[in-house]
Amino acid sequence: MSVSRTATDGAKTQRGSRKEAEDAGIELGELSEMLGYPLKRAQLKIFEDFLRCMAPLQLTPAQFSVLLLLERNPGRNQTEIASTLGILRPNFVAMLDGLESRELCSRVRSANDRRSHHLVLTDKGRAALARAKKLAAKHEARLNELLGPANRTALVAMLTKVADEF
Amino acid sequence: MSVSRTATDGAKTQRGSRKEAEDAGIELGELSEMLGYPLKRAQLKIFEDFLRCMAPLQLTPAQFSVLLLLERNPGRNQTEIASTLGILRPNFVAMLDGLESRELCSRVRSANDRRSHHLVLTDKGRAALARAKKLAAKHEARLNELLGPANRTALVAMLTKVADEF
DNA sequence: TATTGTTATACTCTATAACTATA
DNA sequence: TATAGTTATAGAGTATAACAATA
Repeated sequence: MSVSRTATDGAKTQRGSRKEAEDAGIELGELSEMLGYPLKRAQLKIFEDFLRCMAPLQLTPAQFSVLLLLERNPGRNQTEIASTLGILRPNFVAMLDGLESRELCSRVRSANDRRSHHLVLTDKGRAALARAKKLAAKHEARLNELLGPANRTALVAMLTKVADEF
Repeated sequence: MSVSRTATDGAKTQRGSRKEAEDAGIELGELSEMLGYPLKRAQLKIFEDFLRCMAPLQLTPAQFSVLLLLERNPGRNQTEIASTLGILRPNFVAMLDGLESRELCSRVRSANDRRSHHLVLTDKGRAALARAKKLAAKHEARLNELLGPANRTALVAMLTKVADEF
């Protein structure tokens, strides 16, 4: 497996697909039958499209997921939010700095335990998240079109099973 | 979305899952219904397990996919192999250096066009690939156990569709 | 002594520009 | 001039160790 590529801006970069150019009929062979290869390619495509949809709000998938978690779980500390998302605490610091400097969330020193910060969405953060959800919904709707609602649900269920139980 | 973590060695690192520790019942909310989140988590799990299975051969998913492509498409040049896998040519150089220094493949200057290299597996590379395929088969077999063969096939088909058509 | 947030740091991936040698 | 391979480099993302403040 391999598969790479990013799309921060809207511009198309090169593409590893057999559509574009002169791959001149290279055979993928057993690669296409293994789960990992299409899984990675699909993940890149999805994130790419998510970024495009989210461009007006300038939110990455990771940032969006943090805002969602803060909305659903206000007042949690950094360790809790970071570990839930599989982000290491040291790496979460700069990420929060970014969100906080854009005034989308804020750190509030806990009264009980003055080591930890309660994390909360600001009003601006709540507003941005509301808009972001609508943009994300369009993204998901396009997937429903491509796969059909039942298949999309089944796909999410299988991926969740793999993520949780494999 | 977010989701991270790597597993180069066999050791367990921390985990973002709701199993391990004191996430103290944090709600994922709509995150679990979006495709991107479980997609990324599943991809990480799969690659992690692939690495574990491949540990005796010390092959990454990307390296394995290159060897597979060389076997199926001997004599292609770097540009062709790299672009098929979505690897940028500059980044493919070091990767090939690694495989070549382990004598798994070799670059052969083309007689027609002395700018390009025909890439071919060495005998050692063919042998390593044969072993690697067996280890990869175990990995895929475990997935078949988890999902059932029909579901696994459907999963691969849907991911391929997303990767190709979304 | 343990934990929270943090800094520093390093390593891998991915991306772009520009060089060289050929064509 | 264009292309193949390459170098240099920069930016994300991810990983670990260690420190200060607090418990």
